[in-house]
Amino acid sequence: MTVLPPAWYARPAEVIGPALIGQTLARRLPNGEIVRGLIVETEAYTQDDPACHGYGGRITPARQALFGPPGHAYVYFTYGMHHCCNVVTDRDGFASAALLRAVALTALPPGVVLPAGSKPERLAAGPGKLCRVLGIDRSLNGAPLTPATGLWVEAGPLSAPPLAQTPRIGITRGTEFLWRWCLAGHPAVSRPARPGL
DNA sequence: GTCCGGATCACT
DNA sequence: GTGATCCGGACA
Repeated sequence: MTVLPPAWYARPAEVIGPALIGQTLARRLPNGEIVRGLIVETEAYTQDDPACHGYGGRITPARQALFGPPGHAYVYFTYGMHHCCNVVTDRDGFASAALLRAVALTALPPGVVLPAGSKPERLAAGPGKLCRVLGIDRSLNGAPLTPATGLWVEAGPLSAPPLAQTPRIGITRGTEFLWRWCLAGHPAVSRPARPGL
């Protein structure tokens, strides 16, 4: 299993976004168990993009990691109850990241009880759900993506998987950029791509 | 200090 | 469409 190194992330977010599809997100839980999920949905955000927290270089303490060097996590809290986890991309000093929107868990995490009627492959279908089930919160903000921090990305198992490309979810500006990528047809995608979108 | 909006989700 | 729920940023 190859851990993607920091240099792998040193490319524009709109390159890393699709490149992450088919790779594996790995997380070591507090009890030591390692949970893995196939990355099936991402979005890209950059400093030149009005939907980005770092648009126009608006750096604040909470957004520091977004402007930092590639290969680190940028985790923020929103809507009073959800965390969202990004992978910082490109170069130091430039706000750029890929939002991890959905993974397909390869196994049910220990201790997680499947709610009646819910499907295991959709436990992490959505950025908030992904963070909840993997135990990702702001304590990981700015952390390097290595096994030492408990959050990292491994290469594969898919290479050049079939992609669907759509506008991003939940934004009001920058909607013209098709910067959301999904593993085409995968059940863990949070919102299926519609034809013509 | 107050005020407000938000890269969500589950439910109706 | 709506509510839950709270942090960060803007302004004073």
